[in-house]
Amino acid sequence: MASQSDVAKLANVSFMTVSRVVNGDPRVKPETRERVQRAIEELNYYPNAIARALNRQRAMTIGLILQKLDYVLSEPYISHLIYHIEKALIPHDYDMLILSGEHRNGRDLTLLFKQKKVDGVIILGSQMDDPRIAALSANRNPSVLLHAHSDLPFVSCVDVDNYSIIEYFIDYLTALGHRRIAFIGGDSSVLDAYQRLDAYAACVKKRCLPFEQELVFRGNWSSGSGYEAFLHFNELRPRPSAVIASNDHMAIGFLKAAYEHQVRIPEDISLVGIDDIEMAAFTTPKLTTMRQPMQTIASVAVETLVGAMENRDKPASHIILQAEPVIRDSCGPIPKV
Amino acid sequence: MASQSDVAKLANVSFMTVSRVVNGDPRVKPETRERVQRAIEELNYYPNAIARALNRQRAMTIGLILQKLDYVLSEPYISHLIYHIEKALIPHDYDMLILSGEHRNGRDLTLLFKQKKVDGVIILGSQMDDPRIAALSANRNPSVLLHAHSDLPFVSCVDVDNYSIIEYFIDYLTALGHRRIAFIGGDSSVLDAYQRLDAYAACVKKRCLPFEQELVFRGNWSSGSGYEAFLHFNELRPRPSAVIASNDHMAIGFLKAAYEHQVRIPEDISLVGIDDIEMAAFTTPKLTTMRQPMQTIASVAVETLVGAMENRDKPASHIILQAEPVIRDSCGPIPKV
DNA sequence: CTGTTAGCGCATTCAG
DNA sequence: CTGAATGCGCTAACAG
Repeated sequence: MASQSDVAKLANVSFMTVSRVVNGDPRVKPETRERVQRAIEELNYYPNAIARALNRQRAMTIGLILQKLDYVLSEPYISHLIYHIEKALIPHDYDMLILSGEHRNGRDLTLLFKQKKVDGVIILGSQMDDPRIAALSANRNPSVLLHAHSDLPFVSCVDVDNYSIIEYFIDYLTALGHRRIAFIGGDSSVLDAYQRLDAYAACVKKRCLPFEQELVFRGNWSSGSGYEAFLHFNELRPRPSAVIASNDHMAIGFLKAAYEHQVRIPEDISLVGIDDIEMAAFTTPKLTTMRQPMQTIASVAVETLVGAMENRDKPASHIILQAEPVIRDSCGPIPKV
Repeated sequence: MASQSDVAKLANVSFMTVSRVVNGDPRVKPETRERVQRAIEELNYYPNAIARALNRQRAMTIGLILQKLDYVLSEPYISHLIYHIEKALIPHDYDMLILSGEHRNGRDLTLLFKQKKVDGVIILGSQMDDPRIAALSANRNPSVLLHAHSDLPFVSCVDVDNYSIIEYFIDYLTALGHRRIAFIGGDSSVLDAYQRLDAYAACVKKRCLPFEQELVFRGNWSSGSGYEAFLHFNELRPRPSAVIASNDHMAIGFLKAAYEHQVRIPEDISLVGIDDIEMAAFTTPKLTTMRQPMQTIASVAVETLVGAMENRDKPASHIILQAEPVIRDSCGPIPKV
């Protein structure tokens, strides 16, 4: 495998000149540059990323931490988000390591930095009050939380405005006449899930709608838990006339259960989801939901992280993006009893 | 950030001794070892993975190449497979870079090796006759193809026995009385899709079942294409009485379309999928399918790759695993007309 | 059992 | 404009 010295010999220059050519240093005589270029091509030379990383003290790699790899990866929303993250990293020339939060280095994320494996991390779906996040901040390791929040000084966050999402739907559903509005929460250890639930409670109270424990079902983001939510709500008397699911996946599970139990959506129960995953447009009825600005979330997260990696002392930024309602066919006026 | 020399100073030894302690070299006096250990902990020292990689000429990183990141990642089957791959890598202490086949280095995968970024790659869903694969073999870059096949000397493959899968279903369906058995193919540029189609054609001919162009719908693995497949088959006269979908995702799309068009499964049409994704147990009716030995596929792929990385001259191995039928409720006897 | 020397491939610094 | 020296942090090979 050819190194700079090999190229240098062939081109009759010092390896330093080769280095300059490779890095586009302008102060190389065009003639020399061309000679070097030819040697590079002839030897099929490519810079050794590891040697470069050692020298520059930058791995040019970021870590994408997923708490529960198996589970989280199968969320269509997450997988698309990852796609956009990877894409956004390319112009910055960073690579992306996928790490399961539970597995390797499950205890201490700062290890990744101490070992110099990554220059920064993006964390998806972190638990609330995860002590590992605090450790990252304490070490000033560039970190961005996605769909989560933290007040730590060196941990940035990118999230959607969960309060507005819920508020929008509460308004929308009350405008249709609904008052008994139920809620399916996500995995409650995750902040996003918590915020949505919190927003639900706040909005419901603010509008003096019935707020009861049994109107809240604690799911875990999976369609299976949406299915169970239906079973639970279907037993209530009076039954809720509308349901807000914390993500589309659960809404789809709910839809399925409703179908199996001959409960019509939206005639009997109105239903909304959050995310606008691809499948939301293909359910029966088509799902009314809230489109997350995935691509923006991904690019903002990457830009924020790159900024933090290039300037370690930059204080954390907290960016809240707005979601956009997508009204389809899963909501209707409150049924006349 | 502490280095070996820092530790060495504190422990009053040479950095070489520190290196030995870190690497568990037995020939260090226990007393000295302990002193070094304490210094390591006091300074919170961790070996620099990059320096180590440069020296050992091994990045301890593999690349997972996904042809179409956005699309492929959202396949539940794939995301679980990735989970298992990550898990299988941990005991070997390798990290995993996720790379989109289309993006970065889209043209030349050997670049990843020339740059020393990875020691090996696992390629998921490669196109058939992808020239990049040939280049990998020519350079003897350790590579494993998953759900694909190649006869190249230095490219190993791990796949399921597609022929047996199809044959099983053909037998199963003919035993139920079906003769007009239709087929929904996957993205035909992918070898797995091609093999399944090929197996379908071979089995159908062998059993003298009707084989017509219109009984084959070329999908692309997505549930949307399964939906379209239904639309297509539903127009045929006579309509096929059974359908084999090349994956569960398409089968689910088919199911949905059938429901919307008041065609009953399995009363009117029998349907089978392949993969046994989680959702297959939750559809209405529950989907009869073929369970892929995901975990085995992942671990075999990892072991194969690790073997190839540790012995570059090892010839490629071609491993074919068997899938296991999961009979649920989506098939029935041929309807009496 | 421990230390010295050398070098992995590159880029920064300073000379020419 | 180009080259020589130096070091990033670590380990392999050889000395002691």
